[in-house]
Order: sequence, then structure tokens, then C-alpha cells
Amino acid sequence: MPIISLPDGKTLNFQKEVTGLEIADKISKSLLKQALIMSVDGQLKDLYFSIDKDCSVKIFTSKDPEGLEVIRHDTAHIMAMAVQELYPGTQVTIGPVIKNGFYYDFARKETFTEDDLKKIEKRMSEIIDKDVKTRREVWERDKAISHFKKIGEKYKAEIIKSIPESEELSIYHHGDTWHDLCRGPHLVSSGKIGKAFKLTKVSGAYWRGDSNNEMLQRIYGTGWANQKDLEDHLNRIEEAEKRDHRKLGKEMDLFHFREESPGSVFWHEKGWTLFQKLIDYMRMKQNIAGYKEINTPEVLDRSLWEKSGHLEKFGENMYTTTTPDEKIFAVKPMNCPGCIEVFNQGLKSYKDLPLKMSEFGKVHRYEPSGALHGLLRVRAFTQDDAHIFCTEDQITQECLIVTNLILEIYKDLGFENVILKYSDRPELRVGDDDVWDKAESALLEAVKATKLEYSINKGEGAFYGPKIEFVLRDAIGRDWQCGTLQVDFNLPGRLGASYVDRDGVKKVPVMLHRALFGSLERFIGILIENYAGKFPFWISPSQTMVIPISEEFNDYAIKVCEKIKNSGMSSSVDLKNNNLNYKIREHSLAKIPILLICGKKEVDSKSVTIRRLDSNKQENMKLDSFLKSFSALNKVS
RNA sequence: GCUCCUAUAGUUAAAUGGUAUAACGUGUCCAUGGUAAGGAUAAAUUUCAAGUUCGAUUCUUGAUGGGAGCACCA
Repeated sequence: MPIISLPDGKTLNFQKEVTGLEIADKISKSLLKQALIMSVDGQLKDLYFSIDKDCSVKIFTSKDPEGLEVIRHDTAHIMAMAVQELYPGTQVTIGPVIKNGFYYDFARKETFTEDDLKKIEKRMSEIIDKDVKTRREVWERDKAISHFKKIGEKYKAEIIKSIPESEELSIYHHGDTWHDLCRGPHLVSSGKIGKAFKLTKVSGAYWRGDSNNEMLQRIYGTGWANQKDLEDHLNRIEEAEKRDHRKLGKEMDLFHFREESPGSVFWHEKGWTLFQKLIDYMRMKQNIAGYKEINTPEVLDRSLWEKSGHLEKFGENMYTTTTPDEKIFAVKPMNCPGCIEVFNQGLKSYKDLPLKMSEFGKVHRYEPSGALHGLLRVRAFTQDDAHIFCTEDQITQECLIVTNLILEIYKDLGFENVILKYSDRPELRVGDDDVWDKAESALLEAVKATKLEYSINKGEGAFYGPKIEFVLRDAIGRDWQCGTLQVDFNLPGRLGASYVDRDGVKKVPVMLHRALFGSLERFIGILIENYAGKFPFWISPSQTMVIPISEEFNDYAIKVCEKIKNSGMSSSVDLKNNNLNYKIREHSLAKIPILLICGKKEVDSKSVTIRRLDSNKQENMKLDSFLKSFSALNKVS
């Protein structure tokens, strides 16, 4: 006689075993129609799961995340079913729910084409229209393994072998012809899925995510509760495409890439201006924070990289170069060894610590070709790097100071939403475990002290120490990993760094590695996408454009432009033979924040009429007051 | 690096087994203008290498670059 408690506190009494469907029916007809899945004492179950004892039940619809997830999961199953119907001999592997949708990995000799996706979509639609019923069975391990082997599904058989003995093996049947090994739960029938899904792309993916394994074909889909949500999602993708920094970089004449040097940026004047502005800004902030800026060579003898451990642990990513007399040098992939060499000049005392040395160092890393992606992943980039030499006692405090600096800088650039990722020791590493213990606990303590949200990534630290990464959220809700802070008990010792402590004994300092933007190149890519190319006035690479209404006012326009430049802002004057409308359109599309129009009225009153980007309001002001108020805007407070 | 897709004026695209078309941009000329495209005209293009073919920009193979993922990662 189960008594079912509902989320609103009410209870329902039943005379005998009861299913989720019956409970929903008892609550209301409309809930029965909308019900997708339920939780029984917090555990998600199929709606036809039979309940025989008292428990609390919650029924989910497409409005709940749980409901949406099961819709996506079922869509993945129906997709696999459609694929196997259309392409016999295709093996199924795994098909999980992911953000915004799902995918399923298949093993098949022939490749899936875009046309195939359309055919699969159509077949899925037909299966959904047929509203085939779902049925769950529990199988014996051995039966399951031999069954899947027999029908040629060797991947499924392998999956079963890796499932712990203690777990129940459930098989879901969709209709009479198709079944899949799955943990579930699933919808009652295929009709519940609805039609708000779309297969989006097909690509390769390694079996079990391991690049040593064979490659499968992965079909991605997006799935939603209703048509509107699907459209909204597709619109969001379109919006993101409009902001693509590779597209905007070309349109706005910021940079380009070319075959001769894949993954290295050719900065154009405007892009380079942006780059330099960020460096100027960082320099100012770091000066205040007590950093000493240095610069070290880009090409260094291989012996240094052997000593530091880079050649051994990072060698696959390093460029080396041989001189005419057969000496081998490496192009630096990181700035740290060079920085330690600077630290090593002259005797250091404990009184010098913490010693903060910054470097805008250009590093080269031979990244796999498939990883390259515009400015976001390049082979040559400039780090806003710094190394802080300190004692063990100072680590936590220094980490906190760094974190605050990072947050302040992100905020100035328009990013207020920051989370942390903490990564501990990787498999491939230098240094003893007790040293790692110390480094990890000191850094984790600092992470906790920031009171920011953080996640832990096991085994993803640098080869010389644990790290935290700073992830910021942009204007359209995407997360970007930028800054990093790493605690290093290893490299200073390897490269012979030391300081004289209070007791007169030489000791090895701890080194903190930190970068705030991470890579200037990457950060600029993120900035472009965040602002859709419409930069805040102070970092905009072309801040103002002066437009005379006709040739008659060229002299005045030139004078205005000169005055703006003399006040430290950038300005150009458009003397071309086009009409005003044309010029306004052209420079608005070029995303110049301020246009200054000069005609008779302005000449007579020594004023300018300004037009701000994305506004058609005309603001007339005296030239002097323009210069004054906009110079103030030209720096962050 | 792996799988799939892809490569045409400066840019975005179109077309074809007989060397290519449009728009924007650029140059020149006319129009001298008040807040998102005034008019005319000219110049400019098939990634590279092999193969098939009488003939390849088009078909095939390879290389290189680019794209979507995977793996790797700032």
C-alpha cells in the first residue's frame, strides 16, 4: 500500500503497486500528458517503473532540466536506431547528452555525409511519429556480452565488460526492432521526444577518447523542449558566428594569418595598436603592484632546457634550431628559465623577497596543426608573464595578491564574472611527491581564501607544479580560460636559484608563475568576441574619425584631428570625395566609437558635432570641452 | 597529429571538361554634400604538384592552408 509524497507536501495513497504514469494521471490529465520522467526518493526512474513502497516522487516535464535531459538522451537513441535502420552493419558505441544536445559515436566503414544527416533526421521523424514504446529489461552480464558479440556489436560488448559487476545491466527496447544497452531512464515512447531537434555536424572521435584507439564517426545533434527553444539556440549560434574574431579581425583590418607561418599572427596597424594599449595598461598596473619588468632571449642553448626539464617534458612542443656550426638552440616555449637566470645574477637576500619580475615574453610552441584556431590557439604568442620569487610562508599571501590583481584587471576590461579551476599533479612531472604535497596545499589554501567559485581538475597541473586557472564569462555567456597561477618548488632548484636567509644559510626560493591574460593574442581574440568588435573607447584602436561635410571644411577638420591626437587620443580625418551619409556608414561599419562632423556651423562656433557608434543622436560641443571630456575617458580610473 | 569537409579578384559569393561572373572595395572622371550606400567608367581572380584528357579552374591522387570535431592545450 504505497503512500506517495509529492513535492508540494501532499500525499497520495494507493492500494497496490503504482507506476509514475498512474501517479501523474491521478494528479491531473495535463500532467500525464506532459510527464517525461520521475524521481523516486531522488533517483531518476522510467515512468512505468513500478513503486511498491512509501516514497517521495517528483514528476518532471520538459520545463525541468531533468525532463530536457531525457528528451536529449532519447533523441540520441532514436538517432542511433535510425542510423542502424538506414545503414545496416553500423555499430553503435556511446551516445551521451551534452550541453545543448547530444551525440552518438558510430563505427562504420563508409563516412556519413551532410546528406546522410538529412536522411537520418527524416527517419527519426518517422520513428517519432510511430510513437514506438520503450521497454526496459535487466540482463545477465554473460548473456549481454554474448548477445552483443553475436549481433556484431563488439564495442557494446567491450562497454559491458568495463561496467562493475555490482551494477545492473539494463537493456532498453524502442519498439520491437531496436534495443541498446543503457543505464536509462528513458521516455515511455518515442512520440514524447517532440520534433525540436536537429542534427548539426558529423566528425571523427576516438574510441574511449584515446588517440591511440581507432577513430569513430560522431554525429552531433541539438535537442530542445519545443520549437522556440530550438530556434533560440540556433539564433545564439548565429550571433556567436557574427562575433567570430577571425571574421571581425579581417573586416576590421586588425590582423591576418598566412600559409608561410601557420598559427602566427601578422598584426596590422590597428590590431597592433590594440595589442600595445593592453601592454601599456598592464605595465601601469604592474608598476603599481611592485613588479620589475625584464626581458630575456628568445633563443637559448639546449643545455638550459635539459636542466630545466623542458626538453624532456615539453620537448614535443618545442622548436629547436641548429646554427651553421652545428650548435643546437631552442626557441623558448616559456619564459621561466630565462627569468631565473636574471634572478641568479647577484646574491639575493630574504629581504629581497618576494621579488616580482614581469616579462612580456614572446614564446613559441609547436602546437598540433588541428589545434590551431585564429588568435585563440596559436604557435607564437606573447605572455604577460611574471615570476614571483618568495619563501614558503609567503605563498598563500602572494597568491591572494595576484588573484586580486587579476580580478581588478578583468573588471577594467569588462569581465566581472570569474571562476577558478584548480589543477593538481600530472602524471608527467618533475619533483618528489612531498614537494608536490606542499605546493598543492599552499595553492589550494589560497584558492579557498579568494572565496570565488572553483572546480578541481585532477592531474592537469603543469609538469613543475600545481596551478589555478582563471576562467571568465563573456557577454554572451561563454567561458574562456585566460590567466594562470602556478606554484613551483622545482625549477628554481633545478636552475640553481638561491637566497641568503636570516640565519645566513642559502635556501632555494619558491617561484610563482603567473599570467593574467595568459596570451595577449588569445585575450585580444576574446575581447573582440566579447565586444563584437565594438571596443570601449579607451582600448579602441581607432578612437575618432573627423569628417568634413565638404572640401571647404577640410582645413578645420585637419586641425580638429591634430588637436585630438595632441591630447593623446587616436584620430584620422576622412578627406575622401564621398558624401556625408556614405562616410558615416563606412566608419560606423568600421566600428569607430566617435565620429566628429565638421561643417560651417562647427567652424563658426569652434565646435564639433559628435555621433557615437550605434546612436544617431547628434551632440554638438565646443572642441575644447570635447578634448577635455574624452581625454578623461581615454584611461581607466 | 587523427576523421570529415573545403580552397575562384582585396573581400563575399556565382559558373563551366574549351582560361571565368556579380556585388562590395580599389583607381579615374562627374556630382560638393548636414547624419548608415549619389552617378559613370576602368583594372583585377581559379592554392601548389602530379595524373586522366586533344584540352583541367572543373575529374583523380598527393601536398599545403583553412573549417568542424577528436586528441592536445594558454
